[in-house]
Amino acid sequence: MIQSLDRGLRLLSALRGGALSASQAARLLGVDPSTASRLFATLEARGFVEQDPVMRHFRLGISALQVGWASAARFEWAASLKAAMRFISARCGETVLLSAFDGTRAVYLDRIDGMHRLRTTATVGAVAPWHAGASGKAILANLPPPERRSIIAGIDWVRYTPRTIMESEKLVQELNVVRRRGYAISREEIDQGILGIALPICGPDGRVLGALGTTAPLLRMNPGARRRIVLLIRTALAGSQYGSRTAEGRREGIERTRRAERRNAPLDERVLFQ
Amino acid sequence: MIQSLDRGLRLLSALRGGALSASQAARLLGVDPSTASRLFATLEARGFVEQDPVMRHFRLGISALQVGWASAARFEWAASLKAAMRFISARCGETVLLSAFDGTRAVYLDRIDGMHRLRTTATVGAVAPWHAGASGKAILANLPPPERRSIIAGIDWVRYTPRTIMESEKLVQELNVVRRRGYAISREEIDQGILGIALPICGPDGRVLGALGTTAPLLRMNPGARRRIVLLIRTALAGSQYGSRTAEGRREGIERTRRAERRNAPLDERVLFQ
DNA sequence: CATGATGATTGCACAATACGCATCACTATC
DNA sequence: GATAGTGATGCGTATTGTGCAATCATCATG
Repeated sequence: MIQSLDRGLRLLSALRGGALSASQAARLLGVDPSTASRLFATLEARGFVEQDPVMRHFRLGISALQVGWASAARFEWAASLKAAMRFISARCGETVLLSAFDGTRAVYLDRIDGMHRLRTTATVGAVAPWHAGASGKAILANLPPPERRSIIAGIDWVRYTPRTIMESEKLVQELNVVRRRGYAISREEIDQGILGIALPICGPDGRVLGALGTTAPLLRMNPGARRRIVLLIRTALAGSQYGSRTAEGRREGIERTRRAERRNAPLDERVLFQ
Repeated sequence: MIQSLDRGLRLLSALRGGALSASQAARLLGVDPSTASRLFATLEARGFVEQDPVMRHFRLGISALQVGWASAARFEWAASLKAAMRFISARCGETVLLSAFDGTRAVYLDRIDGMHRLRTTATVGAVAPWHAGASGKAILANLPPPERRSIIAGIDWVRYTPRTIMESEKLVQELNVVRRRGYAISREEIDQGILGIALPICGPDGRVLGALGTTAPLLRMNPGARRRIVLLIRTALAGSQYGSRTAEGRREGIERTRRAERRNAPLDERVLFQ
């Protein structure tokens, strides 16, 4: 492991939390301010950070943005699901969350915040746990068995709440349920008082790409509301060709969505101009 | 400048073009393959790259994505302009382009591709030139004079086409026109056969945040079409509170947009479910 | 199936290089 | 106007990153 590169990368990650001065960075890394200054100079030369001319703070720069965009290109399919996210958001008003499977982890890629005063939040870019939360379970349940086993074997069993699943046997059982009924529910598995619902997103070849779901306060999520939301997500996914594993399933889903579209006029003009 | 960090950052930037193997990276940097391997190991340890387990190639990883997202947070206002972009796209079908001013450069932040068969493309993340193209001119024309002068003094006068502006006097004249009429036009200044139109995006304090515009084949952009598009962009901007520099101007613009909304029903259902 | 070639990775020795210390320049605060 | 805090630079040193060589793995070719 190369020390100076490692320090530079740690600085980049630290800058996610906001701008840093050279001395702050030095304290953070445990190095001399001069070293931090030099690290910043190199990062700046390559455009990864920019210095505020007046405050002399350093913040993330254009290159960071460009590299991030390029990195997101791998999840190009997610862009076409923005429509489905808006579809869901406009109809239930809850926070909509899109996560992607990158081969090892599940990452929150995008979200639309809910419209209710009491609403949940989530961090785009964060890594979703496998053993808690609807998104992780929805993805994991639909992975090929060998991949699933190897992921379960590597889980870091952090306890978030009293309801977090803590044993691999219980998780395997839960995943079977998730696979059978087609969606995952997390009742306070990560955060107290919050219920998440997620459906897997399937690519044209049937492989799981990620998960699409909602999070909402538990008290709004009675069984009827849950059923409505599952239907809503399923409809939205079907309309964007990512719902089903089979081609005819997708065709049928699209038709179903179009009919639904015609029946329910958009709830309000926010859908038109939002 | 720190050598190893610099090499790591160059690798990150190079990975924007796609995955690289260790030996490819070594050739690219002009170093020993072992050095490239070690650089990748460090980048991987911090999550900035991931190794394809079978191909052994390295590609950008989660941390790159996270840093990119954090970097984009600086342009939070841009998210609320996505609606205006869709508004424009749905009504004229041309490629819509959003660029942001970061204090030094103008960067293409987002785009919606046109719906016509013959359409223009643009790279999100690229830096827009100041002396050519509608976006750069729209921003530059509305910056405070001292800032504008210092930017013009630092322009790298690259010639893209025969119509590229190549002298600072001509640019200053053009910027005066842009400021007076409120929008910028680039007729084949960057690409042959392409005409760009852009309006400045103004923050609540009246400062220029970026530019919103379209690019389209010259042959579709007759004077009438141009006028329609300028009106369209102005309407969209007014509806999203970023059109005018004054508060009453914004209020009035929003009203105007609402009326326009009611008159013109959405062109087709793509607007509803897109 | 053997052989050769290409590429990824690891030990090791050496010197290039990045680090810390001291210094200077600058700003803000009292 | 004095002082404290911060950012940047020069310099000697030894830490550290580098290239070379060797090893292992993989794949194509005879």
